[in-house]
Amino acid sequence: MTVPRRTKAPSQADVARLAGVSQSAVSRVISGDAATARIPEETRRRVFEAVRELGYVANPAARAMRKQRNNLVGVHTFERVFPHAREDFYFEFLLGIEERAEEIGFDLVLFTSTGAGGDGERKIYRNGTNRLNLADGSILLGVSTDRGELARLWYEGYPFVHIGRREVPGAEIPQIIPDYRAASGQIVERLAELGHRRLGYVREGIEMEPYDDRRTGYAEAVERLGLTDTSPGFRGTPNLDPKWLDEVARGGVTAVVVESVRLAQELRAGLAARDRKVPEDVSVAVLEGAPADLDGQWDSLVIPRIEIGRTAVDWLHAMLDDPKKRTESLLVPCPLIRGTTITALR
Amino acid sequence: MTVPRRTKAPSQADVARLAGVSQSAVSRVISGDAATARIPEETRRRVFEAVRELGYVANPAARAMRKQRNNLVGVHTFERVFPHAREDFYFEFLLGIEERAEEIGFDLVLFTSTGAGGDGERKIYRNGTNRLNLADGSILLGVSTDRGELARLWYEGYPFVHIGRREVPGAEIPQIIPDYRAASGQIVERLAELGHRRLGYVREGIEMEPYDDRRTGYAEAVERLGLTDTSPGFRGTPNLDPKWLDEVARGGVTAVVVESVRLAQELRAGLAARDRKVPEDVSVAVLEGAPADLDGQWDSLVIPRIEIGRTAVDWLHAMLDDPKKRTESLLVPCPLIRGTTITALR
DNA sequence: CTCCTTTGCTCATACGTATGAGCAACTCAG
DNA sequence: CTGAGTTGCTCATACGTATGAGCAAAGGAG
Repeated sequence: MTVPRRTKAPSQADVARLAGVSQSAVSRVISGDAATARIPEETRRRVFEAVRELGYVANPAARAMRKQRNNLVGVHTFERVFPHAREDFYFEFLLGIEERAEEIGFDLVLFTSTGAGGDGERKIYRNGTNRLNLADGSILLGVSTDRGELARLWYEGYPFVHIGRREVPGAEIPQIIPDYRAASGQIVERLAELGHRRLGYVREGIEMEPYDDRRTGYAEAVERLGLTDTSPGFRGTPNLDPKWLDEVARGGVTAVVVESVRLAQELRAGLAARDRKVPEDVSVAVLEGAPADLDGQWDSLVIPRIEIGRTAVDWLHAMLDDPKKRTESLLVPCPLIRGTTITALR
Repeated sequence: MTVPRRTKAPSQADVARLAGVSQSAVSRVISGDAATARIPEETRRRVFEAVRELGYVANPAARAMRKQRNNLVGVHTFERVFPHAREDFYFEFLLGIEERAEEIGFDLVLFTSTGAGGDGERKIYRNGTNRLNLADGSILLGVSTDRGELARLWYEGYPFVHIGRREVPGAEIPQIIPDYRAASGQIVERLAELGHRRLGYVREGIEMEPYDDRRTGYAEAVERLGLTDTSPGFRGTPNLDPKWLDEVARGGVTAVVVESVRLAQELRAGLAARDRKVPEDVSVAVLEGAPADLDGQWDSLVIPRIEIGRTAVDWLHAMLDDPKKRTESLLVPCPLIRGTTITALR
């Protein structure tokens, strides 16, 4: 009871044969060019009939070769996707990418190409070939992005966007970036509205591009609003300086902006040791996504990962039609979360 | 400081021109066919020189077209992947699929095709066309698999495997299935080794293919080892029958095999109400993945999801080269977990 | 100086799709 | 009943790569 089964995917030529027309007619019908090509309803029907019967679907390789469109969005991560999906890093980006791709009728290619070593680190270029070319354009993401490869990719003119900030000298990489600068500014504005005049800033020890944005946004807002920044940590030593904490406890600073939850917790502990409470004595805001904990919700910002994923798809989509866009980056607003760690100045 | 960017990637023809040879010579040098093709070292050097100078990379679309292979594995889920990835259903399968695909140099296409309704339910065939054809072959998974679509896909000869059991009349769907039958048999064997002679089986109310395998495995082993099955639930009423529980409590049954954790918990409660303890008075084994809880670890089996994902890729890979394999299914062994709910008969 | 073998390539073609150019048949105005 | 315009297609070709077939030149045997 084995049914005869085909062994090779049908081509337009097969469809054409069945429908009794030429291959080019089939192409025109399928690609919707029928109007310009003056194909009457009846012929179209026959062609679609044959398509259905044979289960024809366009060969992406051939289409990519001839056209410059596959309706495929590539996703390249510089590490494996799924082991990390659990942690929130890739997961929500992919969620947004999948959602939006589905909406605009694109499928997703997950590039899994590895480098030579089995260390899980991935490369775009493997023995000289760039597999991304199969997709119309790609979304790249990852913490360990290889800048050399990015530069080469950009130079070759391949359409792609990078999720997250990544500066590469000599190339203008299109990036989708959370607008930390604006968000930081807004937090300062809110503090100013609540009467705070003397602020502090606590920064992380490591240097990464996204922190620059936060610092710039903070500094600009402080300047613009005529406030005073009194933190040695801002331009000097990174972490929490005991002497400065003493000053905060004395009331020399009424609101502190910190770069991470970890630092915020340290700050709270340091103040508690000096008999000061958050937010009664000092308001605190956090410049990253800060989940609620036992002590309540930090006033903080949200990294809109899903939205970023969706935006990346749209941005890439726009780039495909307009090569001029291939050097433009995009900022995605970061919503603020109202928490319980900021109050009005007494 | 904008660098001049190429619009078009260089082809083998460009390389050939620069190296002063023909396109086919370039192809042979690059594809390593040079030995057979008798190209001397000097010419090869010139070609590679030109390749370097132009930054040539092979066009994967063209290569795929010529080779009739895209090196793409499709993944189609009948529901959205990512929202579900969190829950363990898809997640570990995908993990295995990605791992293995990476190892054998295949990329993944995630099909995002939706059906008509925006209800998140997905279809393979959209307005009559089969989008899967884009990939060389596909792995299908999902709880709400549409049997009609499976049958059609199979009939069309498209290479695919289904993860999990799914019987479709008239089609021999290649499936990757956890070997519940063998695992159930092994559990019975273990009980027999520990001295148990009178067993019971508690089954779920719903009927699904995977349960058939468990029941068969149990029944076969009981028969083979000359044991006695005394459960009304096995062929009669599904759940836990109070009268039968009384009999178990009386000692008429010393070991019980149940289909789910939920039933195992009910069983334990029912026995506790009759002053009997697990495993002191009655041994209990569970025929599904049963995480450890406060009361310890169930003797149970593991559904090797990662391994299944990996196997699915390999199986599909083999099918691509050998069409005869397109009707064969594969069993993946289920390891047993030693827990604290089985002991030797006193 | 023949004839044969080996070397070092080139030629031609196929893969499946998209598209500019063009052709035959028909319609309709004059 | 002629000429122009429209309709409904087909023809031919290009895209970039891989590969079987084949050809010219060089080298060697006799």
